[in-house]
Amino acid sequence: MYTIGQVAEMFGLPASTLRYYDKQGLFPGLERMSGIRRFGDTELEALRVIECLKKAGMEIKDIRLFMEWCAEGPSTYPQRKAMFEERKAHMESEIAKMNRALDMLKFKCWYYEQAIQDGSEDRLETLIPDNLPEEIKGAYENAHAR
Amino acid sequence: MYTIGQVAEMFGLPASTLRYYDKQGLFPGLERMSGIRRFGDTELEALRVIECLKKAGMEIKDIRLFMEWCAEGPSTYPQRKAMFEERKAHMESEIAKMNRALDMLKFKCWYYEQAIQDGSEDRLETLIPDNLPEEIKGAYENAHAR
DNA sequence: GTAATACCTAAACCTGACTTTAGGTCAAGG
DNA sequence: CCTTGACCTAAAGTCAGGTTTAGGTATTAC
Repeated sequence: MYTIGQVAEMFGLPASTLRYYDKQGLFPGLERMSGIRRFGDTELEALRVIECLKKAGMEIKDIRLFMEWCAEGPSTYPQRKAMFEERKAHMESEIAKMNRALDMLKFKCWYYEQAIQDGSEDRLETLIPDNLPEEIKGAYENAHAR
Repeated sequence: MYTIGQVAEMFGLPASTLRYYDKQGLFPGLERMSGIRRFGDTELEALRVIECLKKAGMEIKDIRLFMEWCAEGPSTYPQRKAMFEERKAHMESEIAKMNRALDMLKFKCWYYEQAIQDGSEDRLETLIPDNLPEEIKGAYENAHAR
């Protein structure tokens, strides 16, 4: 069992954030000893899941819903699974979009590299979009695909 | 040349957002005809870059800086390149984190699939962390790495 | 001529996710 | 005793990134 300060330390979060999460209902079964929060394995695992779901773009109120389902027992397995499936799909599409943005960044890095060497963008303008060298063609096309 | 409404339509954004971007200085050379904004190729390309940089986690005020550099001419190529390089590195690490979160989601999907079949989490608890089947072991380990 | 559109502005408002503030309890150390 | 440090609460404040509102102009459609 850990105090709020220890958990804050372990996860690299301010204690105020953990109090905020608690207030938002993200630790439904959190124990207290004479007023003081006692974090157990359940809460540590909850925090790991919270970090994951936040990275997956979920809002606090939806994460609370999940935590409530966990507290409710086996009858909510289907809802929990559905929520994760939905998030998984969402996240796969987010990662795909980010990879396209990344290709745009790669292209821009190459572009400015050339521009610096040339001293202007004049030659580059003649290359876009059909005369790009092989090395960067893929990134350019992926970045501009739709 | 396009009106704000046409651009809004093209990019699937509300016109209010385009006005907001303009107010934030994201279109430094934007023309007007008797008060009405006229978006040209420069602004359309700027918008594509804005969408990319936003996805890369950049704030409006930093995007403005980039747009100002573009308006300043060739002397700012090095700054622009450095900004893209920095964003590229940031984004690569973000994508890596998201892939770890995604592996957590994959694991949870599998987990609840099993829990639904079993009717409880009892058997699953005996499998974690050392007796997981090959199919899901990788995702579990990647999700819990650190 | 008047009504519907599409544009304009400044300024107020909204949302999510925290963070800060102000004030209070309690245990241990000097 | 009394100060220090770790905990507690409710409530107010902050920030980014928009969105909405209220009021105005200009063009086109009937």
